[in-house]
This record gives sequence, C-alpha cells and structure tokens, in this order.
Amino acid sequence: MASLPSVAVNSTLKLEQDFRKVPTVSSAEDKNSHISYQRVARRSLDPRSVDFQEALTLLTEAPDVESAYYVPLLEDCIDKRSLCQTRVLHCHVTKTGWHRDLFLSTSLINVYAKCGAMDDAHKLFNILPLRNVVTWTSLMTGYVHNSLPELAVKVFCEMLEAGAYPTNYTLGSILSACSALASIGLAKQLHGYIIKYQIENDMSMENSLCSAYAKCRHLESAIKVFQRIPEKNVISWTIIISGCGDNGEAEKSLQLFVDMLSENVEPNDFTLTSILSSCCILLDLSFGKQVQSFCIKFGYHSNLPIRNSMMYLYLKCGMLDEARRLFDEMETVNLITWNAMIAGHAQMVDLAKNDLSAQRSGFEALKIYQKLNRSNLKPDLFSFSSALTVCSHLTALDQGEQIHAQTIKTGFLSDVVVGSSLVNMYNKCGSIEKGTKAFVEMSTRTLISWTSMITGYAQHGRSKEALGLFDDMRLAGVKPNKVTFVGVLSACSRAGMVDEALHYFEMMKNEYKIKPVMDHYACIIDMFVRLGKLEQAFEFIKEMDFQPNELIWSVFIAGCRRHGNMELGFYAADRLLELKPKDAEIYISLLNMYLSAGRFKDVSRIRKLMKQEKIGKLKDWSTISVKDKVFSFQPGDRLHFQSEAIYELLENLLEKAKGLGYIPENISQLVDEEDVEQNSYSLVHHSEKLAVAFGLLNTPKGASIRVTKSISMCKDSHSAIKFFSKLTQREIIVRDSKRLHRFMNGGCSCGDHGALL
DNA sequence: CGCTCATAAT
Repeated sequence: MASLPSVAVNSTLKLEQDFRKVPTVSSAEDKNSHISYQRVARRSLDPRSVDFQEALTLLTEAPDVESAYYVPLLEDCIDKRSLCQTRVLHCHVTKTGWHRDLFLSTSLINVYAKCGAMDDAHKLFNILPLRNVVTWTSLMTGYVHNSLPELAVKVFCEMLEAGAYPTNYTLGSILSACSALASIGLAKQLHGYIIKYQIENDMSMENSLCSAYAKCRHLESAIKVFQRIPEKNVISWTIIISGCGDNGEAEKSLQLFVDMLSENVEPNDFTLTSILSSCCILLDLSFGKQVQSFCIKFGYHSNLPIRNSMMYLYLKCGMLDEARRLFDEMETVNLITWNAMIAGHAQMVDLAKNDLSAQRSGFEALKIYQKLNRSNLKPDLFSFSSALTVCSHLTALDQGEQIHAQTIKTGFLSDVVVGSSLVNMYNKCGSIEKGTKAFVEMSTRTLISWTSMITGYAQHGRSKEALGLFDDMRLAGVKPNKVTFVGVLSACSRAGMVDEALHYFEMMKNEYKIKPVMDHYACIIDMFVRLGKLEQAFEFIKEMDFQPNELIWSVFIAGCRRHGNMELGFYAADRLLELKPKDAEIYISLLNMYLSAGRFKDVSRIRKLMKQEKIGKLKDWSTISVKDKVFSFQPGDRLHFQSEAIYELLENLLEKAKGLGYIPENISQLVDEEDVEQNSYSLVHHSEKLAVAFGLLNTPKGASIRVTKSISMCKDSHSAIKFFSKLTQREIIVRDSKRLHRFMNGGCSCGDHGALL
C-alpha cells in the first residue's frame, strides 16, 4: 500500500507517545500498514489524546482513505453507545460520499442498532440503493437485540421476498428471534430453511437452533439437535444444560454437566450459573456445593451472577443465615442480588405457615426491600412483585400501600405481574374494594389476574361478583385453569348455589377438559355440608375417582358436628384416622367432637393416637404489625409489656358482648392440658383475641385491625370478635390458616361457616 | 471486510 499521507503521518507521530504508554502492540500487526493505521486511528480516539471530532477531521483531510479506516470510529460509537456521536459520523460519511459504500452503510446500521436506535437503523436501510445479505442480517440482528423479535421476523420475510439467500449468520440471528418468541412453528420452518437452502453446518447456527427448540419447550428436538452437533463447544453444552433446567428436566441437566466435564469441556460462568439454577430447582445443595468448588477452581468465585445464584440456592434451601453471610461478603451487588434476597425470604412465609420464624423472615424480606430503596439501585418489577407477595402473606396493608405508591411513581404498575400482585395483596389483606379498583385499572389482564380476582371475591363471600367476573373472563377469551375453577366452585359453595356449582363442575370437565382435583371436590362437599345436605355430601365423596384426603373428611366432619349428624361424623372420623394425619388441628377437632358428644373412650383413644403419631401441640400464635413493628401473641400470653391493659380491655369487651348476646363457649377444649394447668380457665384467651385487643389499644380510633393467625379460628373467638367489631366500630381482619375473616359491624365475611375447630 | 450462539429472579 502507498505510504501514508502527511497528515496521517503527523497524527502517527502525535500518537506514538500514546503507543509508548500502551505496551501491548503486536509487531505482526505493525507489518501491515493498513492495520497499523487502524490502530493509530483507534488510538486517536482515546479521550486522552484526540477526541472523536478531531479524528473525523483527520479522516477528512487524509487522501486514499479506505472504508476500513472508519472501523475504529464505528467501534468507538458502539463502545460509548452514543447515538449522538453515531449521527455525527453518519453525517460525515454522507458528506464525504462514503455512504455509497455498502460496507460502511451496513456497519452504520449495526452501530445504530447497538445504540438502540432501530428507527435510525431502519431509515438508513430503507434509503440504501444496494443491500446484500449482510445488510439484511444486520437489521434483523438489531431488532432481535432490541427485544423486537416480531420485526426481525418481518424483515426476514421481506428479505426472502426480495430474493436474497440467507446465510448461516442470518439463520443464527432469526433463530434467536424465534427463541424470544418461543414459536415452535417458526422454529420448525427455520429448521426447514436450513435444510432447503443447504446452509453450511455452522456450530453457532446449530447452537441457535438447539436453543430455539429448548426455548419453544421442545426439549426432545433440542436434544436431538445437540447430539448431532459434531464439535460441541461450551456454548452448546450450556444451551442444553439450561434447556433441561427450564423444561422440568433438572436432574438431566446435572447429568449433562457431568458428561460435559468427562468430555473435557471446561465450563464457564454461563454454564456454572445454569447448573446452579438446576440445583435450585432440585433443592440439591450438595451438588451445588460441589459446583461452588468448581467455581473457585475455574476462577469464577467473584463472578457476580455466580455469587447471586449460589446465594439464591442457599435461600431456596432455607439456609437464610448462610445466604446472608454470602450477601454480606459481596463487595459489589446488583439488583438481582437484592431481588434474590427478597424473593428468598418471601418464599419462607409460604412454606411453613405454622412457623413463627417463617413469619419473621417475611418481615425480614420487607426490611431488605427497604434497604434496597435506600441503596443506589431502584426496585424493578421483580422487587415490587416479591415485596407485594410478602405483604399479602403478612396481611401488611400499610406496607403494601406504600409499595403501590412506588409502583405508580416508577411506572411499573402497568406490568401485569405487578398489577396482579397488587390485586392479590389487597384481597388477601381484606380490602376487596381496593383489590377491585386495582383490578379494574389494569390495562392488560392475564389468567393469573382474573383468577386472583375471582378467588378474592369468593374468599370475601361475594359469590355473585365472582361468577360475573368468571363470565367476563371467558368473554375476554381467557381460558380458565383448574385454579380458576377452585375459585368459581368455592363461590358457588359459599352461596349455596347447588345447580350452578354442578354446572361449572361439568363445564370444567367437559368443555375445558380439566380433571377435577381434590380441591374441586372439597368445594362441592363443603357446599352440601353448609346446606346441611350431609347425605348428598356423602354420596359425592363416594362417587369420587380417588380416595378422599384429610381435607375432605375434615370439612365433612365439621359439617356433621354443626348439623348434629354424629353417626356419619364418627364414621368419617375413622376414615380420616386411617390416613394417619400429621396435622395437630385435625386431632383437636376430633377431640372436640368426641368431647361434646360425651364419648370419653374415644377421647382417650385420640389422645393415645396423638402420642403414638408424635403429634405436637397445637401451635396457636397470631401476629399484628403496628407502625412497621411486628408483635406476636400466644394463647394466654401474659409476657407482653402491655399485658395488663390488654386483659383489661378484653374483659371489658367480653362483658359488654355478653350484654349483646355473646355466649362464651368452653374454650378449654382447645387448650392442651399443660396450658390449662398453667392458667386458670377463664383467663386463657386464644392468640387472636390478644392480638386484636393489642391492635385496638395501639391504633387510632376507627383504624382497621389486621391479624394473621397460625391455625383456624375457634368458634368462640369468632363469635367474640364479631361483637368486638360492633362494640368498637372497627373493621377487624383475621387471616387464619384456612380462611379470611373480615369482621364488620357484628358480622363476618366468612358467612359463619369459617370456624372449623 | 461487516452480520449469528448462552446465564442469574417474580
């Protein structure tokens, strides 16, 4: 090549100083003056030497410029993701006439795409007098990377119509659009093109094809493609490992990881995070720990995604302290770290409802969420939906409302998942009105949103609204699933709508081909039981395709007690005991049944069984949150600092309630013998009464009281709190292990069939 | 010449 023009030489001289600062210059590259100039030009873009504008000036003045000279400038635009600078460069290219160069135009499309400016990219594409397959592919890739896979497909079709032949690059790009769209039809078509156009077997493209099948949930096809890749690289393995994990074959993905190692393919950070994600699915901490040592061995120990995944694995396995240790050790964290911590603590609330420490981890989740807010990161839809889910479990309406406000401010409210979490939160916190409002204001609704609202109405005893919404949902073209039908059937059950219930039950089976599960039967049986139609309930139990479970018998027995059909009750009790239940609540309810029937032989039989089966004590506790602090109460609790005031208020209220017709029931039935010994009979109150009294004392007049309780409310507390709501003119919400109770003005939303014990 | 492949969470 001809010697460099004087101006360029000057710039070389100027830049040599910079070369001295940068020691890594390969002599091989220097032999080629072409590349050397590129290096110079690239160096010239270093902000320490010459700015971008100056580099452009150099190029303007330089003779014999080749299009490749622009490469460093193009790269600089990509590095900086600077749309502004890209436009300047584009102008320059146009002015100097280089825009006629296909290489440069294609590169510019690519740069615009990398800057996220697909409008500019496509405009430029439209005015090009000439296009080749690379130009088309660049535009398509731009759409894929900017999360517009539909448009990528559109461009692909236009390209075929224009008569251009796709290459392996084109197919690779469009296959990743296909992955994003998860469209199996498209995947198969593209696979067909590969064969039809005899596109050269290229490992990248085969990887993309494998990934597309996996993302379309056609794991078998993905595995076939994978097996046929002659030279599998680490990416091929990573695709199939994560594909198995995503498609319910987590064990298989662990096996593949082992296979990969035995074929001497070294995993990278992507592989290791994928495999840790599979460990999360399987809750396989021991495999996870082995992977952890791999991470150290291969030098990924401080890799953030890996640390996040490892931390999440500990969280998933319930080892919160270990996870916290990892969290504290991290010098850098990202939003995913925070979200994993929030979600990890949030799931604990779900796991064991009868465990106070699990409840505490819910509050810990909210604390972490608040810390995130004080950090330099901003919560996203994952943070919001997890935090809202926690609020719904904890009946923490105040915190939930604060988060609602934040979702509005940040614009995340429009997200369907956030919207659904919000609806769910309000409904679970006992505010069906706010839940409805949030639901109505959603711009789009998914199956989950509809189901959540239908279930909300059903839980609040608003059967008509629940069924009306179910019709709306079907009109909107959303297909109900089995969870939706649990909501629908429980709405019918609550309202005693026998014909409707049976109609929907048949609809579910015939029209939607959903096989009824235990919860569906439980709704129907509960309905007959509520109506006192025990024989019909019993017939239904006998007709079921499978053995009734503990829930079915419990519901049935509660009905037998209520309606005084003890013969059926005793029969059902024996069937229930055959299932060897582990739930203390079940035994207590049987004890109560035999006690009230005066069958003391059976009482001692049950007590003996409880010892045999090692059934622990009934763990009754309630929590209430006041001003962001959580207070928990146990039955007969006198340890609390406000004990005296609480008991005084309770006695006072109970006295007044008696005047209005409250009849205390023998609550000693529910308390274990030890407890009775420790406290005199009349002073033992169940935890929810104490929590409600505490709430009345510590919240402003007229404020709602929200309590969560570990087990079902008993009839006595239920009746008492109804009177409390009338006497104090307060709304009192108690979420127990089975139901939502909203007490207002002497009534309860559960329709008085809620107390099982 | 330039354009393609994969990861962590609700």
